[in-house]
Amino acid sequence: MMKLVPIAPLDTDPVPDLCRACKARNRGICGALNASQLSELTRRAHRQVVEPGKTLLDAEQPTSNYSNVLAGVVKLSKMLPDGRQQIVGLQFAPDFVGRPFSPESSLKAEAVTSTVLCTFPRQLLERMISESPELEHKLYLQALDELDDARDLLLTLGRKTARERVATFLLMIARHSPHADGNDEGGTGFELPLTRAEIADFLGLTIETVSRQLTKLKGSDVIRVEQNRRIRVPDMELLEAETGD
Amino acid sequence: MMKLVPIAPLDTDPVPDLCRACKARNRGICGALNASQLSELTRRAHRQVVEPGKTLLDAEQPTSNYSNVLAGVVKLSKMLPDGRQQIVGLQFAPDFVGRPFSPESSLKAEAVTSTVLCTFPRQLLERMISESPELEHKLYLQALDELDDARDLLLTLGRKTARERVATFLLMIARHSPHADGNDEGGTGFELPLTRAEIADFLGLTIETVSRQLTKLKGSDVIRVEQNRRIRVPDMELLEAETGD
DNA sequence: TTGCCGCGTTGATCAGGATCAAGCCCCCCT
DNA sequence: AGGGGGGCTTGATCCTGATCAACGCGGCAA
Repeated sequence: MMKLVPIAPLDTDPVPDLCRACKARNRGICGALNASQLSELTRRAHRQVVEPGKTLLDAEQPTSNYSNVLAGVVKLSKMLPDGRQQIVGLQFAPDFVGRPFSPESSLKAEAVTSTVLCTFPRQLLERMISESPELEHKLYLQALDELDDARDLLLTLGRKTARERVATFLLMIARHSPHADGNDEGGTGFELPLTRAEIADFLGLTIETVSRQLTKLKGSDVIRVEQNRRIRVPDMELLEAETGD
Repeated sequence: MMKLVPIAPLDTDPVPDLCRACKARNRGICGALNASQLSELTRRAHRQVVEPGKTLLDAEQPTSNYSNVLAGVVKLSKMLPDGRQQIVGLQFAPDFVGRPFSPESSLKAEAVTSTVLCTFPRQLLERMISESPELEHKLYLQALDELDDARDLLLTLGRKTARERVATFLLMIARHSPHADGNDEGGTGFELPLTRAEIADFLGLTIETVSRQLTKLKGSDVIRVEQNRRIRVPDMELLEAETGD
């Protein structure tokens, strides 16, 4: 079930406003907007809470909306005609999701977890970009970061073993985890936002291989699996040593 | 042996000037510069002809120069500590090579073929970016294109078979070939800019597998191997059908 | 001429991960 | 309580691509 609520104007919003938080922390696209742009965005954007599986962008049909991730995780994936699938990127708050200057994006964006989004019309964004070099600069920086991420993943898919891939993935999630608890009860704990099937699609493996490698990492005392989705890493350096880099 | 010659001022250059051609065709970074920026770039940039293997950017040492590819092919690669290597991108003319806003790039850029470059100081570029939104826009567009390329390659590495990978690669090269001759003597012919080892590093395969798959594609009459590096594709649609997408 | 080296091919064998198959656990629905 | 489905694990077997090894070819230097 998806909720669509206009984002309250900045000055009058009675509840903690994620978008304002974004602006204050200079994150997301809001961070790059001037007062009048921000007020226009605030009027025309919607705060959206979507459940896992909800599609934000689709390679097939043109989408007229872009989003900023305010909380949660979004996956970007590509599919072959015969159904084989590859996740080519994960977006965390406060990433921007969209492909400016191109009518259709060739990839699908889908909520992985329950996700809070700030959604706005594509054309509004593109107009704002043309008005605001600072906004474009911000988006450029994010694109460069995504490029770095994609290329790291290329190295992982092209040259790492299954065990190294899984370790690399766990490390990445650990580093993105907001509340990766410190060293209470030994080590760092975090929640996996993806199912095993999604991890497999991200790492270019099968679900069985992912499962087996997790079991083996557990056997080597690199990780503990507290629940299916809850992982604990007693010693982060041990995990890093498993990534191959 | 590398040659370093200042780029001649636009109006006085007696020989065909690749940089001017760039500007005229609105390609490369020159296409986005105003007259005074262009003249400064012309003064401070160097036209460089480098041989295969020459390193332009290195993950290890900080480089103070960026380049535009004017002719030839440049590979971007990442390496694991144990020596495993992955090519994460290929740059063709008139691509920009460099990673603005980040002191070191985590990847290595190396000439694949004999290559003509327009090379200029990193700091000059970054200053020009700050002065010229149009330049940044151009670079942003290239970054988005590179991101699309990287994600296509992710799908290839994560989910395609060896045969599909090789076919995908051949198709990509065919499409980038400037003088892919039409249908004289049947089909399209082109030159592979990469060695078998480089193709393997690009596709996440071994050299032997690449060789075998080429042999098999030849056996299926999808390609003809005229010399080691010279390929002919009798029917492009047959090749496309082999790529998996 | 000889020898060597870089590049590519081909063959034989190996092994890592895919595939096929079964079963567990948990939750939800009836 | 029963049934079903999604998510996950584990076992057995298969197969694609890696590895190991040998060889051909062409260029080049001694």
